[in-house]
Amino acid sequence: MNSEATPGTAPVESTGEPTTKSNFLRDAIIQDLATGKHGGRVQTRFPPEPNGYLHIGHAKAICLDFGLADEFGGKTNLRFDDTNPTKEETEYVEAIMEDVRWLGFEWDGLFYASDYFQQLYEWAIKLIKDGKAYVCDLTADQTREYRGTLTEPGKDSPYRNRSIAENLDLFERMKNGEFADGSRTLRAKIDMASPNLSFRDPVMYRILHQHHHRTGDAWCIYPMYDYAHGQSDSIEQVTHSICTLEFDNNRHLYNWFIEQLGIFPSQQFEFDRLSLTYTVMSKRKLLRLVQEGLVSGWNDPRMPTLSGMRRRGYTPEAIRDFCASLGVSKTNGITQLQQLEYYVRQHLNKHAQRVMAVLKPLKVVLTNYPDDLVEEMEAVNNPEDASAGTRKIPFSKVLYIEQDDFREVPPPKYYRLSPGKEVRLRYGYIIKCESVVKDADGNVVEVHCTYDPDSRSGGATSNRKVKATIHWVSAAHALDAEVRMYDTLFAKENPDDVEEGQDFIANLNPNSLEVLTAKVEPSLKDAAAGARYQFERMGYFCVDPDSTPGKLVFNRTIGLKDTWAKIEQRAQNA
RNA sequence: UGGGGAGUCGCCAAGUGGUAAGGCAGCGGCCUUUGGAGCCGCCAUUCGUAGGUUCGAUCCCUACCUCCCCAGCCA
Repeated sequence: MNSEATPGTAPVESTGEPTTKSNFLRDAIIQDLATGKHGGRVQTRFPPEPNGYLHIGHAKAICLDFGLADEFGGKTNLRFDDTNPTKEETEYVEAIMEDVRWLGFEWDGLFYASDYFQQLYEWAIKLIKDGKAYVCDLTADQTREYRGTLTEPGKDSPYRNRSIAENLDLFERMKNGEFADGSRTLRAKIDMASPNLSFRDPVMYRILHQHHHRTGDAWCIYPMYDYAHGQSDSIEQVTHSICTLEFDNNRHLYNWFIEQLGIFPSQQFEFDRLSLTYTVMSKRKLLRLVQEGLVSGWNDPRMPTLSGMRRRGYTPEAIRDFCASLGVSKTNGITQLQQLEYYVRQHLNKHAQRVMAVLKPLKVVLTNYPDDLVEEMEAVNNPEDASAGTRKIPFSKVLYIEQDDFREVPPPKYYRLSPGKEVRLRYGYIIKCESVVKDADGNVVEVHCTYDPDSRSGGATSNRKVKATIHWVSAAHALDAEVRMYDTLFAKENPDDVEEGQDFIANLNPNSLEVLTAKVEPSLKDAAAGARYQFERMGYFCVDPDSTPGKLVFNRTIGLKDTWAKIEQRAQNA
């Protein structure tokens, strides 16, 4: 039912906004194309580190990397930045590939920074021979001390002027595993007094006797990001290397290595990373939520991960449209969650099949309806899409309606059912509340109504207007379903806004998950995992992978806009 | 404090010398057998602040203020 992009096909069936609005990155590319730079070629890359799952912030980068290349007929590689074996795992590379494809993109080349370890090693030897790199025996602590501070220049390492021969010998022995982790590093010889800290003889290689997810035990020295990233771009002939703002400081080093090596001049551009209200985006924090069991996993529907959003029922189209609606600038901003939700609703409204489900059931007995009669009511599957057709829903004497749709004492502007009042049952009849049945505590447990036989939907005499239409299910035919109602994972717009001594965990929303047992219409009997529906008047829901033929499980993707809730809220605040 | 980046409506964001686009949110109204969707309208005399240049400045100049990034052998 849902038109998800298939791996191998090009994106993008957008629902609205253009894929790439004008922005400074796009302008830079147009400029380069105009001047004939790189022979009019555009090539980008998406370079995730496989140390966690992709999140909505990555989606923005992916849409930019792939979208921009696609717009100008270029290529985009997926390259795993796997230079730190202590944090990277195969599980993550697989999850990342799945998520990129789910989002609707297919890479041209699939690479790993580790593919370039040998080349990087040879280039390091060249830099040593050129007198531009040296083996340093300082410990990590000493290296920090020698680096100086933001305002004071650093001091040269006592090992800075070793002979080329000694450096060559030592570096080879580092590679051969003769030295312990942390005992030595290979450093670029640049300028310990540079105001740009990344120029103060940056570490190029560290010793790590660690098994690597791809190279196994072939290496015990691993290149640092700054020594690997630009060269990897260069090797792949990337023309426009797009990354986030915090790498601005690294751009000079990126260029320095490329210049020293005299290799293809890839160019780095920085844009603002996406931040969203009510969530955290750092992989470190997301990892912690997972490891401490505060969520059910990386794909918990409350997580801002692509796998979490997928499970929640968000669509790739909605995420892409959201990303396209975002600005690309150098401002550090925080986008409101409502903007993402708008695009989720927009896409689901067009594509989700309507269905009736009562989340918090209240029994209704139609006192003047024949005891054993069952009528088949015809319902429209999607008013936004005539081709979706219609279906039949059983109607009978005993029904369930939403508890919220009945008030014994109706507040002002309340149009739904209350004693003596009428409402229409969607695709059914107009009913009138005659009396209520209460339990020992005085709670209304049953509502007795009469129905108007002339008001059957679609009938010749069905045009009588009533203030409201509510949804319902036939008690005898309804199916039970577990429904997981999600709210934001954090209670504050900015989860990091905490008291002294606390951290973001303190802002976890205790009500981010509420589990209900709902009554749903029988057509949902064989609903397949992943299928998305609109429960009329309630919101969008999708079938969770936990769902089985015997026990339906739905996740609430997002509620519908609720004007009544707003009116009532306002009345209470007044 | 040194270096780098940024400050335009509640949020995101165009515009970059000629008198403030758009989206989200919000607020009115229309329509409606989803209080959904849709449609219409409203929503910055003002562009961090203070000076200056100019016939004219958000766009140029000067100073100041605020925020973000950099002192991992993380990326």
